[in-house]
Amino acid sequence: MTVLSDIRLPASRAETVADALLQPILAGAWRPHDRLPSEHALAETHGVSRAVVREAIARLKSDGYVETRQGKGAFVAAAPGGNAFRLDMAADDDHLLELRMLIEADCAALAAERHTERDLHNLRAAQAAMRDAVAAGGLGLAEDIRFHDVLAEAAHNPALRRFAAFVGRHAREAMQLARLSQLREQNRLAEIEAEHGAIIAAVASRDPAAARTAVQNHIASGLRRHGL
Amino acid sequence: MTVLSDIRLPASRAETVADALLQPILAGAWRPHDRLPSEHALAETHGVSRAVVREAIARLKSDGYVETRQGKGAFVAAAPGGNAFRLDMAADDDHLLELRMLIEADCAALAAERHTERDLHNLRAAQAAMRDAVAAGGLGLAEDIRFHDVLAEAAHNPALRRFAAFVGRHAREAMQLARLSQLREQNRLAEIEAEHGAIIAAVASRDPAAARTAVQNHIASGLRRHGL
DNA sequence: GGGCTAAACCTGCCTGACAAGCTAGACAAA
DNA sequence: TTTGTCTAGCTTGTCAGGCAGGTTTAGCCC
Repeated sequence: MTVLSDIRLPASRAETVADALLQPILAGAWRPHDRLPSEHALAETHGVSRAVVREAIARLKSDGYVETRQGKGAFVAAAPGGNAFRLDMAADDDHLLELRMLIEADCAALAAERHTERDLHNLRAAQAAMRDAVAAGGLGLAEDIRFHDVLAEAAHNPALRRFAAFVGRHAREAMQLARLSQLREQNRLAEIEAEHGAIIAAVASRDPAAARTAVQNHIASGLRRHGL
Repeated sequence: MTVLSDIRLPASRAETVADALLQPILAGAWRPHDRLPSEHALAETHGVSRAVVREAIARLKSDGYVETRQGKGAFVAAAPGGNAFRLDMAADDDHLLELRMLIEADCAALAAERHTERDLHNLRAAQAAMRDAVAAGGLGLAEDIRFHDVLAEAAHNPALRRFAAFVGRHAREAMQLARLSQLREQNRLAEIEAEHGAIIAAVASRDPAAARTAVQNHIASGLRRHGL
């Protein structure tokens, strides 16, 4: 299942062309408002059909790297890449994990200020669910993800919550969650639960600084658990 | 120039189809690993050609919402939207601006801990450039953007810096920068410079908490200046 | 020179076709 | 009946050619 998704599929021709077009934009060789070669010319130089070129340009367009105007051509956007933020390219693991720690700390600090009774209830329920999952012999991975999402929800900022989920997913991938199976033997799942409890306590006491610290401690411990 | 980019272009058919396909995915009506209708069927139901459907699916693919496999079909991705983070959809302005404040505060706090002499020099140079631009009768908009980017650079986390620039651009759009022209009359550009100076001082004294506060004060003042 | 027109580009979109991967059912063999 | 093979029919990936509509440009006429 997950193994299959790790296999690097051979990039389609459209992706190949898209990357080839993206490179000079990122490198600055093609500057904003510069005109790209015509679809016909690109098809010829890359040895593909126009349909493939159009698909490649469609991808760059949706990411905000290029803009097209009928009859005029395709142009490098004024603010290249302004539509979408990606972490898959040139994202150092250390920096990614630090970004996650910052975001989650922000979530916790806001949650400490704004949480409702319902938020607290959800946090405790999420922690209980993880405890049950571990007791049942599982790793509680889904429940851990759920806990962090509930924490982000308590910050009452949907944009922040969405980004926390986005960064969290990438961070977990970077940490190679397969190694989580080691955790059980080392009996460290209790540690995680204690740290989650500390976060809940800080949030419940409406102490932003303490909540921030509790999250930093939790994620730093997580990195240590994974030997990072 | 900038006015033109404000005009809402009529969405292309490919975009229309892409949005139509995205909706049930975001709403959860189509769950991960569900199979989408075939390109032929989608073309028929939406009254477009297969090429348009392919362009729409290409966009969803690059954002990580769907995955396709030759001979099998197109499927909702295991983690929909995992490739790209977007702010243009369903992003409340208030939440967006708060997100920006959090990120920039994180940048300042890290900068306070990690900045080099060169970073400090760059910060002061950026502030001086803005002062010069204002003295020359301009608004110093580009210089302001540059100042905030230099601050993010001083945090020494490229992923964080890229995201700060991403959020900053969207936040500035949300603030309707056209209104910046009012600033000059109100002689509030001096305020901005003073606030930038406070940030530099906090960073230079290696005080993360003070740097965080200075940024929060700066951005909150900016919102006030824009009547938000 | 100034204004108009037509030709030559460009992107947006369509049609029809073939190649390659995959699936299910028919069908023959044990 | 069970097993193995094969084929027909689906899917996506790619190609070629064409038309419609917008834009530029060069040439022509006044």
